[in-house]
Amino acid sequence: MSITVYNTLSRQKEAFSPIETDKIRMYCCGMTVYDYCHIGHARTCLIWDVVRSYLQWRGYQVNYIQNFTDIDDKILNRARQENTTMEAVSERFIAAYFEDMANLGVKKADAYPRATHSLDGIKRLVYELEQKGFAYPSEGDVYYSVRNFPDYGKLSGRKLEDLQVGASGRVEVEDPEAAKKKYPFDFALWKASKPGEPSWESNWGAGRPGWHIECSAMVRERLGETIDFHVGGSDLIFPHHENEIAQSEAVTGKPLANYWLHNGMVKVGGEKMSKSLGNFTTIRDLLAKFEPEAVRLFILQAHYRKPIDFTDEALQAATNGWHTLRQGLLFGQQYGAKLNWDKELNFDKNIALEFEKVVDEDFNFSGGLAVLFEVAKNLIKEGNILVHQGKTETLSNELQKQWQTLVKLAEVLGFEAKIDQEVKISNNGLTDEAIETLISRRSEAKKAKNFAEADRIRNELQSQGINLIDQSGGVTKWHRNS
RNA sequence: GGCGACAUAGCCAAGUGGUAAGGCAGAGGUCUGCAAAACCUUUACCCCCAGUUCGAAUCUGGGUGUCGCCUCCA
Repeated sequence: MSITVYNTLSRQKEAFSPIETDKIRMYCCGMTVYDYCHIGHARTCLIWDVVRSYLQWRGYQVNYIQNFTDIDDKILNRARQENTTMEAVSERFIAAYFEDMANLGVKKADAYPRATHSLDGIKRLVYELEQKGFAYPSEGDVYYSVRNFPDYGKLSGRKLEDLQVGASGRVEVEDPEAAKKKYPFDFALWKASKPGEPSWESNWGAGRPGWHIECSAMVRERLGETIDFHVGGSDLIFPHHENEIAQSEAVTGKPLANYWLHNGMVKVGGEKMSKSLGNFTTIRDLLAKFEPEAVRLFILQAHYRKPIDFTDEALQAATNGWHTLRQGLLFGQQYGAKLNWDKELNFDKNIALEFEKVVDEDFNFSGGLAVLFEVAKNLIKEGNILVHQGKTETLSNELQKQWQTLVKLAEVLGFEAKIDQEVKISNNGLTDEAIETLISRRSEAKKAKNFAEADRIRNELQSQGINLIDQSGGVTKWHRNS
């Protein structure tokens, strides 16, 4: 069994084959840190984190790198507005990023290189591009000459002629750099600094790197000339990733990445969520209203390449779904002791294989979740049978295997459930005898049609964490809410 | 204008040639004042029209609609 992935470069699903047998090099284009992260960032970070986790589950050792763009006009603008430095702004939002991701349950990448820490590599790349005839200096800037790179457009499926037709009348008018370029679609590798802006010394004078070059430099420095997965939001395909390919491959003559994977956009009200449209919700605002696991479930229930529409209704539905899954995950903690489970780890291979079979197909987490839900629902059912009838339908060790497999697979997807401590403590208040006494008192009240009293007793027990279940024949069962 | 993707139930969503997973919501039942849990049952002309095939949600062609990229974007 092997993993297949949809490669943006070939526009089809391909069997995945790593460069090294059991190691994977993976790079994700991160954020420009000039503001709080929004839900779109959440989707990107979450989905690729889960992909990394799945690859680890499949036995690969993954080196996962995600960058921060901390040199950029937007950061500079923000610094000016707030009368501070670019560095201060980016530090602040990098810290906020880590907070948000921790709250979302997104695990850390292996390293977070920043543009400001990668200047040597960047300058070296620009220099090499210049030496090889792919770059030219112009008034203190340095530009990449796209016409010298025959493969330009191979990722996004564009031809230079097409770009010209579509963009004519727009690029030339609005682009202040147009006069310095030999060709409209050449892009900046290095920009001469303006007065008061942060700058670094270079062969071409004081300046700062362009946006795309940092990723080429960081990938090369951290992961090598060719990597397995290069991932990011689909809005980065053009021009960002196209330009990365042009920069890196012109220098090395080797593919930058074997597989280019892109996640779909987050939409709100049918429209793309973006900074420029101003229709974004920050992760902070979202997590004030919904549980992180609900957000995770919502994101993982759609295939990563499809656009998703964030609505309160959808998040509410996901919250309910998460509660179902959580109940299944709590099964062992609630009933394991009662079922005399030992500590042995024992997986249900059939479930795990079914999960793998589905998810191996281009990271179909939605299909994988269906497998988990079926197991969770069965455990919930068995839990109820146990509470109400004192036995289970399935053999205890079978249930243990199912539960352990569920917990493990859920963990791969980033879900974990913990018993609420408060409920546990409140349970210690009443003895079984006291509860039985109250129940018989309630039964008498019921017989006397004194329903107000009956409900009062129900509520009193409820508040102590005791659930009553009225069954046929006037029998009332009860169990603790742990 | 160019490039690309998508269209499956009330909502969300998997499924890429063998007769429609799963989640949420709804209805009915086990059921008995209220309440809760669980289980069972139930809810799909797979956007339209042609074609290929024994067989199509799935492949091909043509429509229609929605969205993304082409400017900073995750």
